Amino acid sequence: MRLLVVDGNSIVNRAFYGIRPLTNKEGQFTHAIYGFLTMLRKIENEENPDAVAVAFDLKAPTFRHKAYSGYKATRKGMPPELASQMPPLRELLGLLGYKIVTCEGYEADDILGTLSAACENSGNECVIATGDRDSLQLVSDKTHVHLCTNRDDILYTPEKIHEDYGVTPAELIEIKAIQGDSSDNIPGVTGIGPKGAGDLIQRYHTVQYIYDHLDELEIKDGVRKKLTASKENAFLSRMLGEIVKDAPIDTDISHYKVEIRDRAEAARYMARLELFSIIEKYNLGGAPVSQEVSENQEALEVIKNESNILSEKINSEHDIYLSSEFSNNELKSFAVMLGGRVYLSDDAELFNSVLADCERTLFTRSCKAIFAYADKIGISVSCGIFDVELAAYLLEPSSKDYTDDNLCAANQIELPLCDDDELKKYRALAVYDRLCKKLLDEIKANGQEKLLFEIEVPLANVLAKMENIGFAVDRQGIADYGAMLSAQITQLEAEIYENAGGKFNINSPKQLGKVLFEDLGLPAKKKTKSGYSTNAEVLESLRYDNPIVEMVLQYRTLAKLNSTYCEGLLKVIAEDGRIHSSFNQTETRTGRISSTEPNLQNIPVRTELGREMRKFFCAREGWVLVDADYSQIELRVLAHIANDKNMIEAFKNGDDIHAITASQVFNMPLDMVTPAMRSSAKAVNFGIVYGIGAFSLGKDIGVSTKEASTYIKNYLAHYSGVDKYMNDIVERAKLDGYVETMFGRRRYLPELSSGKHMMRAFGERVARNMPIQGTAADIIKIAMVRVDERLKREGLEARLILQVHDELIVEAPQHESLQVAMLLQEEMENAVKLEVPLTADAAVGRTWYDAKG
DNA sequence: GGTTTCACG
DNA sequence: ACGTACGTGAAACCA
Repeated sequence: MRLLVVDGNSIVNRAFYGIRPLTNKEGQFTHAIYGFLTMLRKIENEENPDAVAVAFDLKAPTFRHKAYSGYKATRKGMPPELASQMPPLRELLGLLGYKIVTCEGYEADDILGTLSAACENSGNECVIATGDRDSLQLVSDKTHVHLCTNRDDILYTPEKIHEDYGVTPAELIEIKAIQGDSSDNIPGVTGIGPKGAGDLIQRYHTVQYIYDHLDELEIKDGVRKKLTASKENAFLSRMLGEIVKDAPIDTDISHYKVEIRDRAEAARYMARLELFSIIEKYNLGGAPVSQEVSENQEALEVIKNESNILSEKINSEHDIYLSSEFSNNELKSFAVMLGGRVYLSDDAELFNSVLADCERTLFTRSCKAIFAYADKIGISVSCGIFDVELAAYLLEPSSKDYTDDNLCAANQIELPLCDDDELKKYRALAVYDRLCKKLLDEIKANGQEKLLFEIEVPLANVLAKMENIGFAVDRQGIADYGAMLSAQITQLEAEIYENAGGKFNINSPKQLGKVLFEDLGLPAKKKTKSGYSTNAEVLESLRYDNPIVEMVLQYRTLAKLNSTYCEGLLKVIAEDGRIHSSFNQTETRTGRISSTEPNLQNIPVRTELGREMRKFFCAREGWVLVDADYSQIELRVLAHIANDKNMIEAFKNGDDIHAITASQVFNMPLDMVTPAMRSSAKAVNFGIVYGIGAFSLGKDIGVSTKEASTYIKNYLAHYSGVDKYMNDIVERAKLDGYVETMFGRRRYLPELSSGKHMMRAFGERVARNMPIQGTAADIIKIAMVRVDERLKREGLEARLILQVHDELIVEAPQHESLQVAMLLQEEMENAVKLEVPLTADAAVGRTWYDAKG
């Protein structure tokens, strides 16, 4: 038998501090639970134990905490965010069949010691899983320690201990007796640290021997003095440091076999905590759950292919709940839930009539796909739509996915039983009435109805059409450009190899790091988790140290353009010669949309070489592109939200905001501001929007942190409304637990109650930034919906084809271009009324390159 | 699957 | 003492 003994407190601490805070809807923190179970599962897979014991300290463990530096170290209990996770964790471990071991008057360490000794005495094996090194003294041939670290786990055997410490496991107790351990209140010998202690024990093995032969030892007099002075403490420490092996606990290993008590209950409990990935890790998601829950659950009732019945019923008074599946804009099948019954069909005509004729609200999911289908076959959907995915996104934009199963689980709605894999995907439809009602109630409670029904749902329709239309590209142009890049890349490769003294993979940061910083001896500036950093910032600082650096920089630029843009884009050109990106509406935590397969929101523009790419994005024959972008939309939003008199005034006057900022930050008259000063001030403006830190600002504009902090101080002194906003919003976020945009889009910020300074600081920056970035996102979404409506209303053929956060691109017939440019600018500028004017600049051209101002 | 790098707003 | 600005997606390497 092989027993795994888990040091519960140690692992849970590691999980708590190592993972960013997570909460479920109810505000219950879950990251320590999540981390604990993930780590436990991983360890079980690696160690294959026959039984598992999880040891906990009986009292909440205490840890030393320097509340304020300079003040005395205070003992403080677990932070409440962790303490609140302990009862659910223990409950869950019980449900999963793990035995929890605690013992009055003994620490978790003592339980580890006792169980490992019990294993050895009964001829069994033991693995101790822990995050701290205290239990390494227990290692033997039969007992191994699986040490969990921030990086790879380490398995300690007696050999590994010898390799790392040069002593036997038992001698670790002796080292600790001399070295001491402040976190465990073990005094040790004053003045001797890890190095000295290790050295002494390697030579003399025990504390007893050292003191018995103190006068004969070949050691420095200073060391002898220190040993003499702390003799009592040394023996006391020797005693304190040895882990107890006779705690009064159950030592019959067979009693620790893991027997899961109630899979369904465990799954439900995890679902309530919203730990869905753990449900999968423990294989609780499948049929067994349904079977055991069956008492309260009804089986899914499906009525197949009865179009007549369905079309009759659909006009009755019931709400319509619809689930549909498409592939390449073709209908595969759909299901409608009416009065608790699910009707399954693939009758496209019936489906189309539902879309075209429905006069009530359609409750559904993924409405963008429905809009795309409707657009393709030329019907318009005019009924109201409630989309569970969009609703759930507005309620919790930080979630990873919004599958029906997850949404039902998170809202404590049980799914009906279903054995048929084909029908399973329609399982949730049977309970959609409850799910939709719950989500809609929350949307109403949050004041997000307008956001959902007047912005997101109509936007889904616009995005669907943008995806269908796509963006025309010059395939040959991209191919030729790629060939040109390839030729240059080949040449650069050869030169780099020559300078490096051999071939290597330039794309491998690891190999490149070795060549630059070891073979060529260039100074390494920064490290990453896995080695030297070789990013552009580092390389640029080494530019003049060795000609190879410049070549690598050039190589990187060209390789990126070639692989991501030339090769990447060629792969996704559709048969119609156009690129149909997907626009994801539920991805970002701020409310922006994202673009994938391909990402058309990061086509190069900042360098001339990269910008060339945009010459291959063009309008169809006889048409043109109309491009319009907002001018400094985020700063204008900031001026409005913060109600900053000076900034509002500047925008009202149409002043150059970066120049004005420069004159304030550098304390200069406006006409003395140089281009360099203006550029620095621009960085300050950006920094403010991002939540600013003096260090990063300084790095960005190449001044000292101190100087940067002066700039920020001057900035906030002049824009005092901004200063107040930045403080107030963080305070409010801490009270409310979330921040929101002008239009009620929310983002919850569990980070703000993290015990980790870094994490909290991040939460504060996000609290400052999200309302700004998110409001700007709301505004351009409103503009998109209006532009789309207006193009249609004015009977124009022109259509929106792309959005890049503050920029819209319309493809228009040549003769419509002027009208479209006017309309686009007008709708963008008037999307909302702010205390400052919004300005958008429009331009027309054959290609994206030409149409962008 | 995680890490690093780099493209965009 | 520690790491350092907000939000994304794709390609390549590597374990």
